[in-house]
Amino acid sequence: MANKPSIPKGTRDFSPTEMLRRKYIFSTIEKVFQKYGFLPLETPAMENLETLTGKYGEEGDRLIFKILNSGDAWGGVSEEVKKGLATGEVAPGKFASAVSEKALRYDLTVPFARYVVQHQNEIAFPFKRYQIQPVWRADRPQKGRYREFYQCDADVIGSTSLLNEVELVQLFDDVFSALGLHVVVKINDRKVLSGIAEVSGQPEKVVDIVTAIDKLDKIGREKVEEEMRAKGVSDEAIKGIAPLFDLKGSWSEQRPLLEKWLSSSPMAQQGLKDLSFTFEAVGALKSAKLEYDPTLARGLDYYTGAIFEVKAAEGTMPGSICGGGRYDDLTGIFGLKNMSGVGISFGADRIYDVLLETNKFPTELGGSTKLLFANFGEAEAMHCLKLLRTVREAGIAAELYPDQVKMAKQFKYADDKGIAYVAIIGENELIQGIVTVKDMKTGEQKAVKQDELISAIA
RNA sequence: GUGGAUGUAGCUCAGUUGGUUAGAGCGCCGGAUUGUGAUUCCGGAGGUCGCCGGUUCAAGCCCGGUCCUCCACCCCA
Repeated sequence: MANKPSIPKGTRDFSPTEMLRRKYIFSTIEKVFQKYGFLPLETPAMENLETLTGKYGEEGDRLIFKILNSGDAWGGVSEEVKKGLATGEVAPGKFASAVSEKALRYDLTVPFARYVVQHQNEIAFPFKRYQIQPVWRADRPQKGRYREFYQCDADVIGSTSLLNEVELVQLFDDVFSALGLHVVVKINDRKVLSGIAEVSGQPEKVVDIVTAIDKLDKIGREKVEEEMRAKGVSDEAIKGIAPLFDLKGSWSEQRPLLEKWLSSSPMAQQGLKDLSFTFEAVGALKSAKLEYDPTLARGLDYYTGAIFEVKAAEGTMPGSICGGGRYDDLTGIFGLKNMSGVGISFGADRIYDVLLETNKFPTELGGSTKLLFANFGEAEAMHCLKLLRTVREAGIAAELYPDQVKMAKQFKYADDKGIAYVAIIGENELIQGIVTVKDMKTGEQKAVKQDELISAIA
């Protein structure tokens, strides 16, 4: 089986059953996005390489899929680079940019920022857009981690109002109510985290402190402190951060402690004020629980204000199923200053896994045939064709078995495809003007008049 | 990118210290039943043992390489 076809590492086929479920997730999210006033946007699968490089950090650059220039890519390489490659003076990474000027998109946020800058004069701000498209990463695949996967993003750009944060929390709640899943929405504010770094005496170490704290629930307090020490955070500063680990309870319980502890940092005070506003304004939620998580940090360093993460309250999925946050200067790298935005992203693949595990997918997902006409031969089939039309006009998904084969095979087809009813019109039924309808679930069979067919299977 | 495990039929897996013709269950196809699926009975097809090389009289089994999948790390959705 050496010639057995296959697909690239980390990519997947989606079977019809999987696609019906995926579309159910996507369309649920999309409907809610639209209900909140977000408009659809699509950008190309590939961007200019220079649009993407340098936006995701050093690690990120390595994970960008680059596209080889068409034509004679090698011919476009300068003699200098060719020589350098041979001697090892030119790194392979440098060579890549010599033969590649396009790359597959790595996320939806950077192409969105590019779009906003490029079309700034046509856009009405605040601009609310959603985008549901695949992205590609040259990462090593693992369970729940692929080289091609979908992101479902919604962002508001050009507004600093905290009402946006409030609405996004409500949007999370709406989506997971529609999907019937209980979740915990965790929230924090980067300003508070910066304040903690400030109070500890090493404000320049925010990023290192934050990424270490982010791992708290995974590796424990000791290892977090160890990592901070390894990154050059002083023992004194680590001591200064210590109160964070003892924080417990609800937001209203934690808030006074934080205010006291971080009283010397105006930035932290602002963050706490913002969080309070969000907690108050969000109001009652249906399926989600909003929780303050002082250790929620999120890796991406472009976040500047609120940060979100959603975890399933059911099932065994350990990681987050959604994320998001506010960024003050996403478009600055493309030359448009003072554009604050806040956005969220749904991890469709992980949501799929959770819904499957917890058995939350509706049993009947639109798209599957409800009624199959068995094929008894040319005359009967022609007759069925007419009935088929009226059934379909009534909005019922129906099909006629195209070949005249033995009944067992046709029934098996209906069974395999999960079709609820089979209409049998053989010689007898044709003469009498009736239809024998079989319920595939119960196995019951009854004869009805032709014009009663629709009500018989409704 | 680092470290580890795995790969045998469409799927899930057996396969003895290296020894003739590599097995099972499920699925698939045909028949029992020329107007009835899911249940029953009978029969059948399907494998270059991931790929390449090495050791050996002899390799699914031992050795090396390579690819895939999985796990941990890094990072992330």
